[in-house]
Amino acid sequence: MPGSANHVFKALADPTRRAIFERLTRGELTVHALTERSGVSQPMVSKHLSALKRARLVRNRRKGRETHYQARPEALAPLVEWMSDYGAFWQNRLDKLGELLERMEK
Amino acid sequence: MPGSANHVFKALADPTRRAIFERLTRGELTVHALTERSGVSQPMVSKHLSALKRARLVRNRRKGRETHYQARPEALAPLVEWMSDYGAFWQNRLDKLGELLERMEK
DNA sequence: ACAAACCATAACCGTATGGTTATGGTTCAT
DNA sequence: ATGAACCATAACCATACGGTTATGGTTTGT
Repeated sequence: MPGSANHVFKALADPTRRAIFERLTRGELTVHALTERSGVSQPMVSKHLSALKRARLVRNRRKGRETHYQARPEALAPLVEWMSDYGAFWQNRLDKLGELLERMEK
Repeated sequence: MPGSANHVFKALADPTRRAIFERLTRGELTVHALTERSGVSQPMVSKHLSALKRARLVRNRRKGRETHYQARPEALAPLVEWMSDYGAFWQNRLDKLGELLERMEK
């Protein structure tokens, strides 16, 4: 099942992919726009977007010949959940986060 | 610089490595003990522990011929910090977490 | 209708990485 | 003193993965 903690961790493990996600948190962008300043080729950007999509970290909306991508920060929830399980120290605070996230998922 | 968000993300991207970290959060264990139920060979466990150590996610203490490892959940701080930067939704709550973590680092 | 723009996929390449077995260095027990 | 237990490192292997260029399918502009 995609969108699991495993996929999310793997998706965010790569710096280039993380950078793409970071840019998308500041607003929707097309593949073309993302390719500029990404440091890699357009096909590579598409590949990275696929990985992010498997992890449900991004959504895409096709509009004519261009595909607009946007971040889904709620997809970070599995990470928060994992941390609340194994990052014992701040458990109480993270529990609240978990609730917040559930409400956000609608 | 080790212990960065990059190292932490990379270290946690592998399921086996994550499982080792998870077991260590429940208490200190030797390499020998970790090898049992890990599903991989002892040398591999040592390698994974090295990766976790680079990310500062574990500490080790040598006692005679055995090496005792323990988790350092505070090392998850870079993840929290990153999420507070790019997981925009729960920013306020994570800020508090950040403070908490700084205090914990002593 | 044609050419160009946009994106995804295919084919390919080199390296990083997870895994193994073999080995060697300490330390403990006898 | 010797053998066994514990761990780390070396040597090696297969595969996963990040990267490229080439290609083809839609859509847009003229």
